[in-house]
Amino acid sequence: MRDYDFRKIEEKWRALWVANKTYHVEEDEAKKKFYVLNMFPYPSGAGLHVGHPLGYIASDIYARFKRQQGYNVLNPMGYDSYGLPAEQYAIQTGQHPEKTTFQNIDRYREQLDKIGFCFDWDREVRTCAPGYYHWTQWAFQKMFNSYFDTALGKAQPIDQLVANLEAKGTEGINAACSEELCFTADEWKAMSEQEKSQTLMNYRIAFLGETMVNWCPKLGTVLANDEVIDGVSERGGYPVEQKKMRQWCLRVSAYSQRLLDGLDTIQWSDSIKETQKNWIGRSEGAEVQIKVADSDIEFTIFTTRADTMFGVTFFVLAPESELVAQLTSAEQKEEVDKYLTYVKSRTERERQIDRTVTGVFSGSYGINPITGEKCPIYIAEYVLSGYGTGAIMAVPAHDSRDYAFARHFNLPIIPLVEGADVSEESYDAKEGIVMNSPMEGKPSLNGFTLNGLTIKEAIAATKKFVSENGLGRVKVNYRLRDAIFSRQRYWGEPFPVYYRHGIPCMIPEECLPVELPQVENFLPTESGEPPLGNAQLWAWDEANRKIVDKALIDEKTVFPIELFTMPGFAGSSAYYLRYMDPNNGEALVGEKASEYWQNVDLYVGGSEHATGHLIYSRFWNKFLFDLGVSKKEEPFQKLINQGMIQGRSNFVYRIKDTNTFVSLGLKDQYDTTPIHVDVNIVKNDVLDVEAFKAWRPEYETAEFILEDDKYICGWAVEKMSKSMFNVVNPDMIVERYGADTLRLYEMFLGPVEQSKPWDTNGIDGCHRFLKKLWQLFWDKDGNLQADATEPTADNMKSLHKLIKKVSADIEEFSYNTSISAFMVAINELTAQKCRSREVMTQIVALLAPFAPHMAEELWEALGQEGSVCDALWPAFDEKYLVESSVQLGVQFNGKVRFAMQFPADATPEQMVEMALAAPEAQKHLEGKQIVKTIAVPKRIVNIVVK
RNA sequence: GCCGCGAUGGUGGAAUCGGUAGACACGAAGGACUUAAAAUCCUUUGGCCAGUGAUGGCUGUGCGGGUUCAAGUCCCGCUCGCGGUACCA
Repeated sequence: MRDYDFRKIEEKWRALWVANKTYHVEEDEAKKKFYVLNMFPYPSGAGLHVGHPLGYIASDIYARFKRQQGYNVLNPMGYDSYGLPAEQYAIQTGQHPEKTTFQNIDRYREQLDKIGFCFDWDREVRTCAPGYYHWTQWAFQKMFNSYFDTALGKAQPIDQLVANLEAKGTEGINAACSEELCFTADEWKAMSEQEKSQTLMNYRIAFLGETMVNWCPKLGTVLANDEVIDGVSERGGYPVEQKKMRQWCLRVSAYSQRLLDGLDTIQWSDSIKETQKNWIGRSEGAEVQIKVADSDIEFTIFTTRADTMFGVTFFVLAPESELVAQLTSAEQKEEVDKYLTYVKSRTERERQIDRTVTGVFSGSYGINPITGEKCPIYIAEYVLSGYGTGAIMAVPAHDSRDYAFARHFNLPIIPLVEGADVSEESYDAKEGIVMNSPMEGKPSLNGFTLNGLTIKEAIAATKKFVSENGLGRVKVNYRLRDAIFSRQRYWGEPFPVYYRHGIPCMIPEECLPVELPQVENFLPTESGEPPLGNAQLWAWDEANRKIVDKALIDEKTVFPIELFTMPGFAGSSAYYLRYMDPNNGEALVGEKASEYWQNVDLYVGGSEHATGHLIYSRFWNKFLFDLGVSKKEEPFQKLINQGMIQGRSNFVYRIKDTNTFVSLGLKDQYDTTPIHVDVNIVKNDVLDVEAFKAWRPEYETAEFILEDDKYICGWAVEKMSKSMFNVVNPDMIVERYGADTLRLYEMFLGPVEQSKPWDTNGIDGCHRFLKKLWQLFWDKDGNLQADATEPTADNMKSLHKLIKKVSADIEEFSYNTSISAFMVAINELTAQKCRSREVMTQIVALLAPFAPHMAEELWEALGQEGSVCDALWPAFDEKYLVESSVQLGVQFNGKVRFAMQFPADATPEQMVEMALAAPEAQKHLEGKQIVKTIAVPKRIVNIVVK
């Protein structure tokens, strides 16, 4: 008997893998590539808990499986070490973020190393390393120097646009922009440097814009839309307010359509695709010009329901709209001002919670271009400035928000759909036949009518009419906003930008990276003064092309450098490209490496990044694709979202006002308070009473009311967190059971994509399985018991059943079922007393992705050359599974009554005949008539009787 | 509100094309070995009923209907839970 000494085995192979560079990977033209990637972690101070490695284990198994299939597998790892989480931790612990970040990285690495991953650590990237963020800055400069050509549908050099402006002004320009501009070449040439710079910002993909931002005073920075949840910050849950600020932005919106189209080309879950589709929010509609009565002013509204133009009874402007000032009449001014003050006083959160109808009449009237009718123009906060044109036509009969507004202000409601009852609520559905369009006897431009059409036909007809008659145009709107790209924080990539007389200029490419300067005080400020303002060495000497002391700023050759830093998503947007060629000093990624690795074949990470990282990354990659740097338009071909591992908390029940604790089964007899107890002193819900007394001083004198001499704890599934005392540390599991057991158990818990609670109790099963597997290989004297005996038919059947199952399951990330199949196979082979070296060798090859340490040890014991990582994946052969007979259930009237053997090749007719002849069948046939018989080979026989 | 996903024993979860529901594992109960513990092994384990027993019968996949020879699986209508999103016109 040789004991399964997992500590010795795992330590041995960890060292050998490092020494032999087993997981080092190079481009190899002779082999097909496969790129597996995990979302890299931000190293938090708490270290890893047992939930973090779940995705890494899943992808590691897949990577090893692909390698054994002969692929050249890239499976790198790194750290997302810039950004808010790292900085918040530093602030909380009062240490410099650089120090804590490096400590945390070391801790992560130590923990990761114990789990047996096949990462190629030579390719590690850290977003806070200058050699890495060099290329983040570089990409930013490329975006600054590009615009998005809407005719070509791709990014182009800004110089081309400038050339066009020099020659023809804005004529013939197809560029994504913040607002439509129109000027001539002469006007362009007449502009000052400042004005030109300002004008180009309207087109650049990375641009400085004066926009409404989510300002979080507590965090002291602005936040992107996806970093704000329910009106509070995602990090820390602090209030967020809307504020107009000058910020760097990325014109992500220019890529809306490509981001949408790309979703059809990648293998992601429906739910994530759906989330992204909603976030991009494409809506097809029309923009219509509205003339204001007794004025030259015109404004534009956006609608997706062009068919309802005959039902317009008022117009509404967003309070933030620039039109508000122009359209407010003298008589209404006081009331409008009062309303605007009220709107400004409300925070984003108040607006979300309190949806009571508010608004004010502007004093002006808009003219419905089709009916010629005058309708009042209101100002109301239910219309958003950021979407569409910030102005709408209101059709209360067919829009619930307009309906509520009309009821509140007593405005007319005109139904436009036959049979629609609008006395109580609006009819919003897009189904039905149009009427009242126009109403009998009412005028309509050129006799235009929609009556009798279905709504869908009416929408199309109106769009056509509107564009043909110059009333407006067909327009597609997207909800996707440009990303706000600057943060008033210290711990992030500095912008490679300086300001010459207020004009932003790029620090020359060959001077990159611009390194983050050291500062004493890195704390953010509520007023929004960036911490980089504290950096002394932070000015750009244009003549000498270097960073100098800011005391030298003279606005002639020495200028101030940008004080903002980049947001967390900057560094994580293109890191997968850097892994391909991590040490390249000349480029983000070399041509050869980029050509070879292409893009990520399998990406594993949490679904919480659906509207953040996964959108930004796709955008960033599309931009780099336009530049020719990235070779595939989509960065992540297949995406697997691992579920969250929740905690399983334990409770003890203290009788109120005492120090006596009562066991779960008896607690209802007392008035008790549940108290969280550390899950590490509870086994199978039984409390270790002595450990509990030692846990906290106040429990030292605790008394217990037991049942069956045991204290049974209650339990609940909660988030895994320190405060619930339900955190389980992977180091502890590795120490007690070994890394192979941890890997197996994490996968055995359930489907990778599903969230499930961690319960250490079940781990014994996986550990026992590994022990059994180990024992299969050794006799009682500790000698290998694999010899050259011919495998029996049973051996081969067990083996090939397993090969088939495991091969198929890994491909579908159904690891829990493959491990079950493994358990069955090992039990069978043990019962068969299998000795065959051939079978044993293949079993080890199959085991390798799951339990690599043990597999290596057995592979070596079997006398095999090299690492088991390169063991060929066993080929499945159907012939070993062919059965001469098969056992099937025989049904009467759809209910299974008994089981019997059938020849595997029996025809349905033969099966029915055999089933009817069986003695067990007789009692079911007695006095009954056969109505119908059904037989499906290898499935079922069913006899219907009456 | 809208969109998406889900609900199976005491627990985690299996079940390919609609074809013997509950694989595998945990826990529990009983037993073997042991001075004892740990470890290991064996038996039972969805519920109810009948039988000394082998066994047999009924029932059973959130609820209510339907399609089908046959439904955890398909269709219709609900309930609950999770995730996303929201005055997006």
